[in-house]
Amino acid sequence: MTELDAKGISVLLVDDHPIVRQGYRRVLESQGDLHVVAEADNAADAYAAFKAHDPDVVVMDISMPGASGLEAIRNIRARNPRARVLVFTMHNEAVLVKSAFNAGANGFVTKSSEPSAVVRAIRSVARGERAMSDDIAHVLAEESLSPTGSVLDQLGEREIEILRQFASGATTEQIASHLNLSVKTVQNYHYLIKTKTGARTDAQLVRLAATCGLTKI
Amino acid sequence: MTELDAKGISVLLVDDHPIVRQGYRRVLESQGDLHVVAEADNAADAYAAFKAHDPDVVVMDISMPGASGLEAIRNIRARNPRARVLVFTMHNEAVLVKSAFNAGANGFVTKSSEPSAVVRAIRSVARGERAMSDDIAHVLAEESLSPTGSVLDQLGEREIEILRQFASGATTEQIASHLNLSVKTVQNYHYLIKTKTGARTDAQLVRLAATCGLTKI
DNA sequence: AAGTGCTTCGGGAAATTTGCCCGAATATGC
DNA sequence: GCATATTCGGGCAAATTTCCCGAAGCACTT
Repeated sequence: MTELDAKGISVLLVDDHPIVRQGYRRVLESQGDLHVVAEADNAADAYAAFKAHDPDVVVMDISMPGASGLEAIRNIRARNPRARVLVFTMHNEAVLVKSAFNAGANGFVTKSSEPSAVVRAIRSVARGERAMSDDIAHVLAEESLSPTGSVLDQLGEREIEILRQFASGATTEQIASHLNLSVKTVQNYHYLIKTKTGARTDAQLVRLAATCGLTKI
Repeated sequence: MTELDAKGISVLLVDDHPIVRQGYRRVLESQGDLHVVAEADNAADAYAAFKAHDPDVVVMDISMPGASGLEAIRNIRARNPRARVLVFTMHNEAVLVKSAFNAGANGFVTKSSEPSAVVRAIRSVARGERAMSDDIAHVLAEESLSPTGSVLDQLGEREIEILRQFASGATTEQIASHLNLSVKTVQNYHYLIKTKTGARTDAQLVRLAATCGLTKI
């Protein structure tokens, strides 16, 4: 392994878009020390390719059709704890970032990042360090200022129930009727939930509820 | 222009992800006859770059933060009807494809396409032909066969675009700014969309947009 | 037993949005 | 040329949201 490191860093590329993979490959290969030893376009193939090639770093987009990229990360880290996984995606939601790190990711950079920053991140995780792009750091920093973990942890039981019903399409009157509350109280909860979660619009609230599994769409 | 064509095809790359742009650039440049003369990461810059470089083909992702890519297509085609625009995005919803062609796009390929297919599409639109990737053709074919009108069929293009942005979490002010409309107009559209679709709450609107594939959650 | 903190429940008032009317400019179709 | 659909916004009353506030019930601590 140390010999391999001396010769460079082997990379497994995982992304569901062929041309994006090809783009990565060219960018990374042009660095000299980075070698793409395999590619995959889904979570299952990613794990198979990892077992076959045992790369130093897995660079993967976790928003792929089919199985979850997070599951792939867990599998990879479970098989070889010395494996390094750098998540590379367009999403920048705090919950997703935390999920990725909890799943065992070593780094998280967004596709908005400069290629140089991505390359730097690959070298960082290869050295065993944690890496993340500036925008991700900002998102997490903001999040950390609210003393809670998951977005839902900061909500009380009543608030969660109201959020669930609201995100499922219920009107304020219906919720009030269901829970035997005054319309005014439901409105107040609605507002409270928005401020607590930081959602600016009802649409963001629905998306939040959906990503937290509170409601299915 | 014929001389230029003989020497190759000049391309303006528009995508909000730097590394993706760099990837395209390398893939296209490796073809020999394709030359990336400029890049842009948003709709406004795209139009400016088009005016400055007058490229043969504009390859653009229409899902960018800020102003609509569709608007950029309209502007570009309005300025120079001989311009060719190839939309290159990860979305594959029939409505979006139709909107793009109505806006003046000459081609539409998804990022799931093989790089070779993308290159072929660029050459096609450069020759003035219409181009689309196989998956897009299938989506449109399916659409034309299904007698059941989607809920979205009763909405105009503008309404769909506003619904998409709204369901994606944009505020009324942001949408108005993106599309250069007055806040009042966006509010009116919002109301119109609700009545046309029968949605009673914003949450139902978001769910509708999601089930129609207008937005991902 | 009193204090602290949290959740739950609502009132009040200003700001904003909704709901629904309208007219006008511009395609688009026949 | 005429009808029709789409796009764009003004106006205005009604409704809702926003943001403040207090209070009651509970659990947990010292």
